[in-house]
Amino acid sequence: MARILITSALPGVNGVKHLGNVVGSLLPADVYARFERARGNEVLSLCGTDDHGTPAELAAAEAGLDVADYCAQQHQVQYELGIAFGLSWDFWGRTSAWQTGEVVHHFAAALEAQGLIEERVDQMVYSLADKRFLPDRYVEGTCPVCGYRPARGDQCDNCSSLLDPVDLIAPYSVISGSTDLEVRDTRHLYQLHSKVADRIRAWTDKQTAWPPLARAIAYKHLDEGLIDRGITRDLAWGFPVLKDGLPRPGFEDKVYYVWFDDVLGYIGITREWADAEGVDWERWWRLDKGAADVRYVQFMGKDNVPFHSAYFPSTILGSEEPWKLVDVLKAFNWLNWYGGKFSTSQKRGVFMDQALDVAPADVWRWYLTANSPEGSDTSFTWDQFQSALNRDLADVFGNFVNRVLKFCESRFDGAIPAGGAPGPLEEKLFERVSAGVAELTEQMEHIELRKSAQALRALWVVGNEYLQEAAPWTAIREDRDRAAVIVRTAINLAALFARVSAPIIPFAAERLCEALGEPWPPTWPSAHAAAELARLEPGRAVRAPEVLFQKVDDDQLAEWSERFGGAEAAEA
RNA sequence: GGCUGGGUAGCUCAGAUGGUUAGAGCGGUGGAUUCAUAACCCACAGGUCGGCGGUUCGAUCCCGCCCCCAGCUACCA
Repeated sequence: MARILITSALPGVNGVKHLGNVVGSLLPADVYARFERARGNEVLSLCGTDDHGTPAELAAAEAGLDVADYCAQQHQVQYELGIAFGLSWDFWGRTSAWQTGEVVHHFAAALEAQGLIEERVDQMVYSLADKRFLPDRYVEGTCPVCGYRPARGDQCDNCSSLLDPVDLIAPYSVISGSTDLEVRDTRHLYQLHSKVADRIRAWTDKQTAWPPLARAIAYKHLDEGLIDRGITRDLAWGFPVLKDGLPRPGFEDKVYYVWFDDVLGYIGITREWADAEGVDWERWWRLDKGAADVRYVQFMGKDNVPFHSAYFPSTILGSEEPWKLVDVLKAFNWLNWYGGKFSTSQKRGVFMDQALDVAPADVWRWYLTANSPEGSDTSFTWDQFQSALNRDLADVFGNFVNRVLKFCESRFDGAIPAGGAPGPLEEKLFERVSAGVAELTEQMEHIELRKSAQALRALWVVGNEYLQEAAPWTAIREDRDRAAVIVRTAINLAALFARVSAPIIPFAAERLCEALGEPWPPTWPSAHAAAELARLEPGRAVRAPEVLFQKVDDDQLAEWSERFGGAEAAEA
């Protein structure tokens, strides 16, 4: 039995996530976790909120809440949405938990002991009205190059000039609008990634299991040179900066910044889980304490790759301690919304809570998996969404289940019929199903989401082809045993479909298992179809579940399209 | 500007370490069937594989230049 550690990029605590976040980390991590659990492997699947950072503080202020209260609230909101989406985490943690704090302090001390932490003095813009330093992007003003206003503190949107906030003419705070700004010296800790860069590259060279996208981005950053990054900020929300276990002199009003603690949250959340379960966490992370056989898979959008491919490993390697590093870094491109990006401010795209208003979680899970942006950015379209639901799920899968079980109910009193023996058609079916399951298993092992969905759908089609050719509705007129073989085989096929579909569409799979008297959660089938399709004993009572997938008509689709801003974009 | 990824059938995307007829799903057309959620199944539909030039016996896949789209550009995570 293999041991598999799975993490998906920790979603920012500020606000409900949109489908782009779901497709690029939360969902694929869950599909893979469910698959590996079904195969009998020991899986630890973790996620949680990334609580620190400027956006969290600003969102809290906007909501009129204390930042800790805000985070607690949003942590719960996101948890419930995740559960509603069928995300089967073993633990849902948060980076502001004390366990992550301990990990942060541990690594900060370890890095400092290795000479990889350095104090430097920066000049930053301070807003007297906001009583805080402002990140570059929270300062706007008139561009000194082209006169455009508002130009952001880091770059002018008009002429693309790279700027420094102190260069702006008539700068103001984006937070309050105040122009009462001044430049102040401020002392910060820098992590010296540049000193570890060679080791990161040597390690990266060995990561041939990463998808091309992850490797390309990783090398891009290595080639450009790893940057020494400031890991502290002049903020109150975060973990305090310590030295020998006490507040670090000169850093009393500063905290470690989110870049540093976010990825360390994976370890911290493991500790949260272990504390909650009363089990050991080190066997998942410490190579000297049992983690040597762990396979660690990370899921993330492409924007997150540098942090996971370079900066997090830099922290781990720099500590000179035997920590587990990532084995497979599965990165995703963007899911676009009618050619553009998802946008909160423009109310474009679909967010997790809205998505569940529109359609059951399984429908989204299927659509997003079958159209996963693995190779390139992918565009969401309502037409495709409709097709994924109406054709794939309802017509091909749902209808197969329904036609078989309805027939069984009307002709065999809803009991799996006995009698007869498999013939040539069944032999052909066994061959095709064996090949199909083998193909699906291989794609799932390689975490190829699109190809997995394709292989799964191909299996469903095999079911319909078999029925079409075997035609039990004809056979039953003259040869009841022959019809019994077909129906029995087809019901077994439905049960197999439930098992192999469960990672992607768990809710429907569970309903199907229940209708067939099969256990839940299911195990993953072998590629020996003859055996797998003879598991359900004759005489067992089965019933047709209620319609597994309700189709959507054009009018409804048009309404959603308008509501979510896809219509005008599509016609423009 | 620099860097990264991409530009393949009406749509969303695969693919080829260069080599006979470039693929899938949806949409479209025709046929078959009637157990079923007017569902399923079969067949067909032919796209200068962004543009120009080069290397090669041969390039859509290699090289160069150009055009277009997206992202990043280091205090957004």
